[in-house]
Amino acid sequence: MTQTLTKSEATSGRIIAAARTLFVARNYADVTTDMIARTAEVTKGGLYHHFPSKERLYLSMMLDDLERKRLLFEKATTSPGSCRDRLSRLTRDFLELPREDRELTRLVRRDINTFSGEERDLLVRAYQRALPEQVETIIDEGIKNGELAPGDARILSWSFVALVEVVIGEYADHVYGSTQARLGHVVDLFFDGAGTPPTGGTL
Amino acid sequence: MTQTLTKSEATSGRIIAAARTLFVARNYADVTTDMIARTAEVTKGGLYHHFPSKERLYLSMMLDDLERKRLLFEKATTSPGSCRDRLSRLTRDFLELPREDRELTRLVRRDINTFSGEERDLLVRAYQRALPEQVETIIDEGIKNGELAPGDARILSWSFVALVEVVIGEYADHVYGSTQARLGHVVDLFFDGAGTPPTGGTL
DNA sequence: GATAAAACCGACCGGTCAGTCGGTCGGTAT
DNA sequence: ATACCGACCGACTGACCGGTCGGTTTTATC
Repeated sequence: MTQTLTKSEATSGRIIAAARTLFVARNYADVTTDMIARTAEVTKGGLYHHFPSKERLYLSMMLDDLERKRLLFEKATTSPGSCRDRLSRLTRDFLELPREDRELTRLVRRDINTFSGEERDLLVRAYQRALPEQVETIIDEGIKNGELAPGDARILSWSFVALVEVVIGEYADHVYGSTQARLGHVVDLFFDGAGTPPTGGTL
Repeated sequence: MTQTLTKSEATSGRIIAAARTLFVARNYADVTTDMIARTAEVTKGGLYHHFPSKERLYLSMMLDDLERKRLLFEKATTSPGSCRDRLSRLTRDFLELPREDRELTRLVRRDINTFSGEERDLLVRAYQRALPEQVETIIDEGIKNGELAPGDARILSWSFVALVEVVIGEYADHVYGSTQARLGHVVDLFFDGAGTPPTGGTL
């Protein structure tokens, strides 16, 4: 029966959940395996029964999360509508995620220097597949069909992602009351810019 | 004589320089005081003769750097010309900095969780004074004189800074050959957006 | 060249933390 | 009942690292 979790799966799940919460709140180095274990209500021995190392635990948590995000954003990418519509949908999907899920996306940039070699690559690739590449696909099509001005799709996708990250910051919370307002800021700024038209304004 | 450094100043300078290079390359926790000392060609005892703690060393380095940047960007902020001209000048000044100086600006965001209390506040305030507040001042005036559409100046300034950070990344290096191209991307995208005009394109 | 202060050294300490390991316990198949 | 197994425990270890301190060298000053 798929709805019944084994004891092992339940414990692993608690450990992953504890790791998520703690790693979002503090740097990788400042979160101890003891803290994670206590939060998950197991001992350190129990934690190491399920995960071979602190790095692998972090990686498992991030990789799982990024794969779920990739699947979510893929729906927006492959949905019908204009480039602007699809970018809006993807951004809305992201903004409507619980806070912890949104914050997790920033962790990759913050903690990337902690890893090296294969583990670093895994993390970077999973992140790129989850978010920037989805945006890039949409933008690429937007350029091809003339909805967007010609340019490097990758740089544009990173620019777009950077703008999204701005409106999920702390200060933004007290400026924008709704997801809709945040969404408007990002999409309008990206497509239309912040400037007023140079030739004959409305005033 | 101002051109002659005392031994003490020379050594402090070497330590600061070593710290800069190492902290840019690795997380705060992954850089040991021993590494810094060896790179600066002193011993740990020598390092602690000049700085009271690892945190204070990091703080000294960042605060010095951010104050120099503030003075640099202030020139652009108070220079004559349109909002667009002054933002261009500020961005150009930033992009023409040596790589290490540019990367340092990103460290504040990366390492901010390492600190708490007064030290954290010092760091955040110095960063904001150095870059986002300069941009905000320019944008605020741009909104007042109609060059920019109405909006929250602070969110707009953070958006602008976020776009600048995109074009100093690794991938951007191989897309853009020149500072001028990077500058164009940021300023054009911010003012005009990436979209094509909806009413009667040029084709 | 005597003297004092500043600069510098490096062995050492105390604490922390990732990871280990021998062992316990509850379930389950035989 | 017995044998077995995966889950879990928690005391322990070994390495590392920030910071200290008594002592030595260099520099500045008269």
